[in-house]
Amino acid sequence: MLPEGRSRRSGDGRRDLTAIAISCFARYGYQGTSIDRIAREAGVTKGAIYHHFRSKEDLLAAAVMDRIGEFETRVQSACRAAAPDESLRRIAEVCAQHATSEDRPRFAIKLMVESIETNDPVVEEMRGMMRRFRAFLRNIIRAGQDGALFRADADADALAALFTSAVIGAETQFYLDPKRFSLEHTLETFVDQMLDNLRLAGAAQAREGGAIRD
Amino acid sequence: MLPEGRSRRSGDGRRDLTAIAISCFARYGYQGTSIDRIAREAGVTKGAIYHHFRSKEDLLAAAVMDRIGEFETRVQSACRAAAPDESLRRIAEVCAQHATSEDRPRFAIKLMVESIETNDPVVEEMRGMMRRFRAFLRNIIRAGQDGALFRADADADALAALFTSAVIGAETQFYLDPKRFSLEHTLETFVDQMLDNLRLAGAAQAREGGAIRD
Amino acid sequence: MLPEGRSRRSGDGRRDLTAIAISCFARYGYQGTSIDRIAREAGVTKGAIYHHFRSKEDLLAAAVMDRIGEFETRVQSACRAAAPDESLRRIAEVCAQHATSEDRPRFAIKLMVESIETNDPVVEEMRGMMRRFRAFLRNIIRAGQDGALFRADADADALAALFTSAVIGAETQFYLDPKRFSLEHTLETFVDQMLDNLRLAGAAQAREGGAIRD
Amino acid sequence: MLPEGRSRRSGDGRRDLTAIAISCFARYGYQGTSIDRIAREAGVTKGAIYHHFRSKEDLLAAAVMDRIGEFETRVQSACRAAAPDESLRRIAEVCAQHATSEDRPRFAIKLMVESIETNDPVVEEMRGMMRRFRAFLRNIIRAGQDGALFRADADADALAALFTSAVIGAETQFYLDPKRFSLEHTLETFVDQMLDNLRLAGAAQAREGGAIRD
DNA sequence: TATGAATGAGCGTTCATTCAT
DNA sequence: TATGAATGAACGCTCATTCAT
Repeated sequence: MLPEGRSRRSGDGRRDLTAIAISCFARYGYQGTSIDRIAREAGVTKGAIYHHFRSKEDLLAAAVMDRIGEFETRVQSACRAAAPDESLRRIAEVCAQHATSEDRPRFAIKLMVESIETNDPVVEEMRGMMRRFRAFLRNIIRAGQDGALFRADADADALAALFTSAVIGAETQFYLDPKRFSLEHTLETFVDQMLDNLRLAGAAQAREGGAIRD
Repeated sequence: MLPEGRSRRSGDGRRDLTAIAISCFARYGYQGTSIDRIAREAGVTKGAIYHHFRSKEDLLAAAVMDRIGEFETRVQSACRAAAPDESLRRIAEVCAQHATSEDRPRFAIKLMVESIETNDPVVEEMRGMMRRFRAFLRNIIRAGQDGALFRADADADALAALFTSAVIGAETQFYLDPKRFSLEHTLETFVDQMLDNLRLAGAAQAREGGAIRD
Repeated sequence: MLPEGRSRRSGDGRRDLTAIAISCFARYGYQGTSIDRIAREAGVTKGAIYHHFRSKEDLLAAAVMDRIGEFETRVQSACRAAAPDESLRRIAEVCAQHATSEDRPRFAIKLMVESIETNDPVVEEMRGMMRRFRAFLRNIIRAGQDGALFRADADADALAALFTSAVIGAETQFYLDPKRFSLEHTLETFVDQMLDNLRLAGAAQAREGGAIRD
Repeated sequence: MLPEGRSRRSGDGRRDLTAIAISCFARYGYQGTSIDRIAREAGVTKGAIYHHFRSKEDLLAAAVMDRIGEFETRVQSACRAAAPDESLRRIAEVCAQHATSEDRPRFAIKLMVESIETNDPVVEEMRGMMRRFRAFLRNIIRAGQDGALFRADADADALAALFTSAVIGAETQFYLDPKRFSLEHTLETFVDQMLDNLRLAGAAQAREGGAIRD
């Protein structure tokens, strides 16, 4: 009779369940989320979940894929047609928004940390995403070097790893202590610092007022 | 008869159990570690654990206090009698060593992330440690500013938050993908970058031009 | 295939489990009955019990409600259309039967005594039942007084409390020492004595003066 | 140094522990009382208890013996040199006092009911006490019959059983619902009723001041 | 006479999963 | 497509008991 009794139902059971699972995993972690809880929040029975997913891990995998895809799409579209320095700035902004948005936060951090030291296929997925993210950043930096915007002697790999570190570490601190930790300000500070160091002498000298460096 | 039948036993049951619990929590997280597993690794029965600790949470609290104390001691003693810039460099080194040492790693990261969004007293403990760490870093930076070593217009609070972010984020990536992520190099890159930006023009030149340093 | 594999199964899992729980609680008390035992006697696993009841206390509550309802129904229907003196006699008989029947006995006594000094909602339920039972008896006595069958100066409240005491105390002794304690004879003696004292002089003399009775 | 650090210590460890055990068993029942609790309330360790008693059951036996002895002494001394009717009245008073006194109540009722259907030697003890109590009452009634104070055709055995029932049932209700059940009044009502029925016609009239009653 | 560490069995409960309908 | 009954293993925890000191 009533096609919509509960909340968050779209008619595509699998998709709805994935969304609710993401929300639960983000809040309680993978181990802290029971199939029962997901079923309850979705307004269905446990059996329905096992109709759509072979196991809890399978549901997790679907959730992780969904989020990774969405994150990568957002990052890429944020950089479209932007100069390298502007791209770095925008990526930091996207990460900050992503972390403070209503229903997404914590998912990646929680899952990434929780799956450390396990061998699930889902860990491989997350490792892959991190590698792709670092490679993406590195390519931006290299593009800046190729375009004579950034110093040619900078270690693009190390800077990409560092950028990623700043994002992850700032997110983590923000989740732990949101009242005392400013995620945006921290990432802004980071990008400023990195660009200061990356930009060619002319720009750098302008700011530092000095001559010789490198 | 045999004072040492199993592994890792020192005669102080409570202390041994705390050490083993830390090791388990670091590997599998709090929820992922069963009391049974700790008991098995310690070579005792579950009952023995409950003889020393009132609950699993109590054991966790003991483990957290132990590690926090040890970490803070190491950081402080690494900075003793060092100049501000050298202090920052040494703290990064301590963090890298701490993260790659045999039986300690992952504990703080795992627990910090896992306890996000809960209200256990242990979370408060971790929040406190993070705040103290940031305050410690900020004071070092301010000391550098007061001693005319660092630029006076730098935002010490933001830089302290950023330093902490870099450490946490680099640790996290290292744990997830140790073969492809160089923790030491990332943190070294970070400290170089930060000191470059912090140091006054004259000092920076002095250092990189060679000679005087230390 | 086989609709009836084990013992005492009706197809209504919840109802069956309640019946078996009553039987166990009656024999071993609440604390003395493990969920495992109930499951074993029901021929299911513990999990099945937790599918139907949220907790052991919930199962107890269901059991208590079931018995209270059944007892009150029996008492009321035994009194239907009977004169007050006859009602008292019949209630005593119902209590005696109730106490000596195959699968019911001891449940109320065990639970009542065991739950003394606790504050569970189930205790409130039992207190309520006792109060209702005493009120029911008191109303019967008052009806006898109103109908000039019983002495008007008798304390109906005290006699109702006393009647209840005799039933409970006789049941208790019977359960402890069934070979040496005659439940029926004790309650019969009690009702005789009470009616002797309650009945108006004329009626009493008729009985004791000999003749008619029997 | 300090021979008396805690509460309730007399120097006789076994006796102290018995007293505390009685208090615990009375409050929580046998199954509901852990050795740990008794030890804690006594201010000693569990080992100390096992030094004095071979097992929990052994401790229970000691507690039961202690209470039975004390109760029987009180009942007997209450009847010393009293006429049969007065004896019955005093026994009811002793029972009421016993049940409402500070540290004794509930013990007998709790244990008696809890041990129903078990075969512990302690049950035999309680059965024995109940039998002796009924025999004691029966002998008092017979003495009244022999002294022409009570009707010769009364069933002394049944009346003794009934007296005991009233006491146990009134105690039970009182413990369950002390605010709404008057133990003293109920037992007084009972003794009045029983003596009214027992006393010879002449005596009864003598007591109530004559013939006319109602 | 007492302690305190430790055991081992058991308890109430949770949970991922299966399956007949 | 979904339900709901049921399983079985594991979990955090309790407790009577033992034993070296």
